[in-house]
Amino acid sequence: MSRKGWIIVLMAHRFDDELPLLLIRSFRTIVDELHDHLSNAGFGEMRALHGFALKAIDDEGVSISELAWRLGVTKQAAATTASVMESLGLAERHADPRDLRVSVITRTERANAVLGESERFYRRKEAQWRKKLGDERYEVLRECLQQMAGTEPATSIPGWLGRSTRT
Amino acid sequence: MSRKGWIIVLMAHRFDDELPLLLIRSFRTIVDELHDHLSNAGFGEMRALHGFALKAIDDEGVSISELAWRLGVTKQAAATTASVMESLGLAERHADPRDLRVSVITRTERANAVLGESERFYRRKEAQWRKKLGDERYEVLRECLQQMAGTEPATSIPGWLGRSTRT
DNA sequence: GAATTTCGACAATGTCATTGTCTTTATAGT
DNA sequence: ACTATAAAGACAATGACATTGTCGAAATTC
Repeated sequence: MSRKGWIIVLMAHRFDDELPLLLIRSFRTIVDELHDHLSNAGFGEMRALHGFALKAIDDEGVSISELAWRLGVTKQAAATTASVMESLGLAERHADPRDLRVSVITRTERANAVLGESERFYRRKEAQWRKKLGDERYEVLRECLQQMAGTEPATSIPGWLGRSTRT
Repeated sequence: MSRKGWIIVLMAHRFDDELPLLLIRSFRTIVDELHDHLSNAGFGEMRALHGFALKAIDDEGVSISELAWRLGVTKQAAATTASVMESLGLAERHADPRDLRVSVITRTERANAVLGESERFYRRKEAQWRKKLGDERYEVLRECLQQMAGTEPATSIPGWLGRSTRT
């Protein structure tokens, strides 16, 4: 327990009630729950980053450059992520006969299993929210978020927070 | 431009429309705007991390341990953050006469200026949202987020995403 | 066919976190 | 009071994820 636990209470509305904080804490809560779920389903080694990346790889596969573009990171970062996912058995690298420079990244069966498990989790979660918040309010939530979300890609966050130069 | 730009469009609803993505993208959009604003106001060296930390330092100052607890990170991480903020002229370290082990971290005038600028920005931003979304819908948004946010502290995100062991 | 662009790789670096170990100081139990 | 325990914070090593710069090979453009 905190040496001055009461301070938390006193400053709660200042510190914890601002919209950005609510957004990031909601995000974190959801993703934590998802990863607990995945862990129980036998995918304990999944990282949040891999989830982002997995969804950026479509059925026909993507090039490293395309992956980088979708994730909003550099090609080098995307290549590293692809390698890690490859070593985790989540992605595979193939040559592209039509362009010898590109290596096409595809999902493995295991990756599809992770995505399926995630989708199941989200469907169940959405049902819970609808029940808890009410259908109408849930729709309002989604619509408001869509308006606030802007057009930025779903950039991987660590590097964004850590980045020293802003664009 | 992307080699296969159309794929983005095709998968847009799959990839960009899930609630977690909406949350993180909204968060990112807001924080980006804030930092643009701070940059124009002469605080270009501010990092998102420092914003988290600044709000965790109250008027009387906090110890490293308390700071760590509030941010949801290790004491070592909090100490490093405090040092960085000290070198940026945002925080100061004082001895605590009542306990020689603790060093009390306080905000500087510069830090207060940053917080003031942030608050001005958020107030203006909130007014924009209320106007754009409607007062009632905005309130629904806040209430829903508060219910989804859970009780986790406002953990700094890079380490959370990068963490290999889940608790 | 030559100039340019694109793809992906390598190397070096930066930011933010973790764990483990250690010293110093404070507190609790007998 | 005296010992045992715990808490505060520092140091060192490591890990995850990103960046920039450079470079060679393959494709495209003129």
